Amino acid sequence: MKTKLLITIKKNGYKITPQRKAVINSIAGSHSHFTPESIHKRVSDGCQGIGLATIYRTINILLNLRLVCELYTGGNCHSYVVRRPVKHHHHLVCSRCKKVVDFTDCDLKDIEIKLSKGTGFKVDRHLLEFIGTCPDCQKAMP
Amino acid sequence: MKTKLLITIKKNGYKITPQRKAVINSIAGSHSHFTPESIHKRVSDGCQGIGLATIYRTINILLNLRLVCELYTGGNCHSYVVRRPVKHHHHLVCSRCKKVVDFTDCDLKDIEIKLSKGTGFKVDRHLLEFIGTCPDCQKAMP
DNA sequence: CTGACTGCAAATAGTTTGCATGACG
DNA sequence: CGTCATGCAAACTATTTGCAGTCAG
Repeated sequence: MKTKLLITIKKNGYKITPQRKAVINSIAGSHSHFTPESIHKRVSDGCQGIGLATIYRTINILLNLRLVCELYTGGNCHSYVVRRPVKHHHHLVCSRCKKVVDFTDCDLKDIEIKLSKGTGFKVDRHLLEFIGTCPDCQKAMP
Repeated sequence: MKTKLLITIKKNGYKITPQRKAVINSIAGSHSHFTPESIHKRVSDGCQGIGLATIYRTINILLNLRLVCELYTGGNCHSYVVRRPVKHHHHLVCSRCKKVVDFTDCDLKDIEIKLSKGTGFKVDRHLLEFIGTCPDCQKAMP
């Protein structure tokens, strides 16, 4: 099955290789975050290992095409999630299983305006993430 | 002059050493972010270099005592700012000069409640940062 | 005095890069 | 077939750790 990700990659002049397919298969459809390391492990389980460098290069392509976005609350940097086809959105992350839910109904315009007036800053963008526990993990908790 | 930071460190059983004084002097009073690297450079200019390892260790102490907090929008991770004595607050960061302004009037409770209801998540905390250009840099811009 | 702290260097972790080989289109 | 992509190893960068000597309290 051809995922949207593959199609977009191809459309942008990148070649479809088994390695890129493998990486994309391992992240598409998942709502969890991933890291270069975690992809490498998952992908290497299946077949006979693909190089870590290739995974880094693939992730970079996905980032440039804005097909994935970075998470900031994953502890160390460089956690990513597949970007759902939504323009502006934020993330709600489960701190236990790392499941990620997107949401769009953030209303920060008021705060932004207030801040601009108060500080004289020209506000360009913002970063908003919520961290919590998802329903499944709440049940599974001790 | 004894900064509040030094007093707190001492109160928590850590010794006051010239190195720790130097690190704290270089960050106290500044509203800009800093990195281990930037401290090292500033501190080494003055006297004859203190080890990078010591700076890392000092920053860790400050983090544990919650005297500084991490920034997420500083490009690479591991930018910090001195925590002003404010309980819950967020940051407005100038993307040009890295000046940081704190603000407290964020009203995310509504969003949090809406999210909880919509997703079943138990929301623990959130991460909010604004990125923009400060008044000085706006003037200095081309 | 004595435990805590420092500097150094080595160790570790994460990421990037150069280059020869291989394969997509 | 000509690029572009891959794998490997080496190069980097950032951070941590072990250890012997030093210093604050």
